[in-house]
Amino acid sequence: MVTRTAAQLREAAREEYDAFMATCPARQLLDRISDKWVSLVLTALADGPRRYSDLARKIAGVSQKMLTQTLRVLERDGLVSRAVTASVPVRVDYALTPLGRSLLPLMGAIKAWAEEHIEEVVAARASYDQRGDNG
Amino acid sequence: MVTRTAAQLREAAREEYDAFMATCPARQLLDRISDKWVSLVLTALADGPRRYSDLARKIAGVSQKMLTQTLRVLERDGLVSRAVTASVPVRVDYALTPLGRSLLPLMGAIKAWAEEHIEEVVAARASYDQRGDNG
DNA sequence: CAGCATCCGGATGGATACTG
DNA sequence: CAGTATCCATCCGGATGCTG
Repeated sequence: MVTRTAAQLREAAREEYDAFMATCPARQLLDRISDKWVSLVLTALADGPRRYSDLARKIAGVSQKMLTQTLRVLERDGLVSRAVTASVPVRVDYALTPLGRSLLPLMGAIKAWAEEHIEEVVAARASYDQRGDNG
Repeated sequence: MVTRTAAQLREAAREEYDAFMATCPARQLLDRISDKWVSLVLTALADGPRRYSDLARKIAGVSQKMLTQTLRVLERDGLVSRAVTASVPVRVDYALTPLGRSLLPLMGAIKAWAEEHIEEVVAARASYDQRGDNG
């Protein structure tokens, strides 16, 4: 039997863990909705379909690379639908699917907890930082 | 009046947006709980206090740098408490605060949505990938 | 209009070595 | 035991230029 260092054991554990992560539903969901742009795209689509350029304008500050990438991922996951109209110039509309729409209440719950408790968090941070300042 | 390029306009918008993000409660919460290790630490502490080394063992795969960093952030946000016992060797216990505990139902809701809908998502991905394969 | 391909700088996070 | 400090590879995401 081989002797393994703590580092090797941890590495093995992390590989196992990564494999687990890759199939953990909650983990996948968190990875999705926590993406910087995902929540904004979802929100932007909450009240109806929008064209690509609409989204780019509404979500000011997003690069077109990230907007496209975000929309692709959401489309792949079945949360957003993509409809191409072959006119000149091309027109592409994005909309929430029922699955994507079912996510909105959860986003609402997150927003609700955040708004309800943010002051406690801010206070905790201030307290923590002040303790640190003193020594 | 200056003429600004689209890139400059987007940059300005992103700065504004970043400032907004920094104070957006929901955004802050998402950033917190979506952290790779945060949900694991929270879960590990759900059924009672644990020592540092307990956590390191229970959350196999975490480096001690990330474990410490995660605990510090959670402590700063008032979600986790840290109790040092000045014995030899030193003993440090971590526990959920009431605030941290109040987060558990939300984590549960996330888990619930994920488990309820993951099959739809997986199916959507398979469908999307197959369409891509063909052309 | 709605993208894709490429390049590149900064942040993220793991490994390692050291400390009270 | 419970960390801190440092180094470094990797990845993420923005800018830019080009296309159907």
